[in-house]
Amino acid sequence: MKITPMTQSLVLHFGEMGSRWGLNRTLGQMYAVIVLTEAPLNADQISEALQISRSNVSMGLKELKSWNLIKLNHIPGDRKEYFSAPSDIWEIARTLVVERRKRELDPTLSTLRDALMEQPSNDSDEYTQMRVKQMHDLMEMVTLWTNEMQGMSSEKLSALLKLGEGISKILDVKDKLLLR
Amino acid sequence: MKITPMTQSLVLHFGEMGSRWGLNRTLGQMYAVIVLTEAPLNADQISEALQISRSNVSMGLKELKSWNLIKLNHIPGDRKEYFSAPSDIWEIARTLVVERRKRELDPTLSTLRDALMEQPSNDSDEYTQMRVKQMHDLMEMVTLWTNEMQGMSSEKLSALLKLGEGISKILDVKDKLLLR
DNA sequence: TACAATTTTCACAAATTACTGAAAATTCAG
DNA sequence: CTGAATTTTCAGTAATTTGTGAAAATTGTA
Repeated sequence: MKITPMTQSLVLHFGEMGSRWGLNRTLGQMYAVIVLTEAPLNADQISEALQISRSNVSMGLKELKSWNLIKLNHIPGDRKEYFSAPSDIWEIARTLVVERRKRELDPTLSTLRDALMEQPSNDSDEYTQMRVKQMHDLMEMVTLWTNEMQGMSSEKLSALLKLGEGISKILDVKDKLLLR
Repeated sequence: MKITPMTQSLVLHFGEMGSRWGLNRTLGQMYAVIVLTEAPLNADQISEALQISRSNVSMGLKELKSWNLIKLNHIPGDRKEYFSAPSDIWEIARTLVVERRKRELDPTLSTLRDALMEQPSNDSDEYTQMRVKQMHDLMEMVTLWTNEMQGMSSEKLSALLKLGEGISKILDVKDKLLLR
């Protein structure tokens, strides 16, 4: 599959960013080309567009599946599998946040809980547990938020994010509001 | 410096997670031991606690500084530099969010802007630009939010996060509220 | 059911990233 | 200013991660 210079440069950029986003270069490039192309793509097209081996594409797709980032399509009369990204960008964002939380927070939350169950052996451990408790509580709140986010419609999520500085004002008067 | 088994296991865990957090193993371990220890630590203590070379600690500290994650302390009569983490866990979280945004979003935002300035060469580019616009707008909103967050007190931030499911209710009536 | 098309797996190779010790640079007390 | 203490740099090496081709497994149709 040929790729326009515009897509090409975006793909390269997302490749660079891929590693910072918890994916890796190839995964970033693959997802970029899938998101930026209107028609669903099959593995050979991706392989050709990015100049990477077919097997690498297969492994990449496997991982993108595990992130719930791609949809599987079929074209009548064609045995190949075609992949596309959700058309709603908010859905992608929501998925990304939730999946990152699973990978970045959940394991730690469980480790922190374990540490809180332990008996502190001295003052030093006592301080450590205090900090662990702080981290734990914070991460738990973030988890609640991302769960909340998961259930929100794109419209609502967009409205929330658009609030911008409004959020401060709202917080100031939230008590009145919720006591209605 | 000796390290209790409790700290030890937490340090190991944060090492594992380090790479998922955009740091790396050593950086994760280093920050864990700094955060979990009450007294500020010097480079030799960190080196000994984690069993890594002095030069590795030096490079790690340099990076933690670039993340604004550590505070520099001095002990009277001692020429060594001592490092500690902010005592307020919310401050750490705020810094982490802002610094990650700098690294993960800002460069992309600028690339997306560039792509939007280009003249689409065909229908395919037109679709691509449409998606780029969606991503751009979303990321810009996130940026506004993190800026907002940066200026919020820990108390306010904590209150916001505690809202949890309340946020949905608030959104439903925000218009009334903001028209006060 | 047979077999060609397609996808997946995996051992090895290539590329990237992280770590070390030695040397250079910096800092500061006297 | 001197020099010992301390920190930083950096070239080389070690460890980890990523990518490939060939072979195995799976799929779907005739």
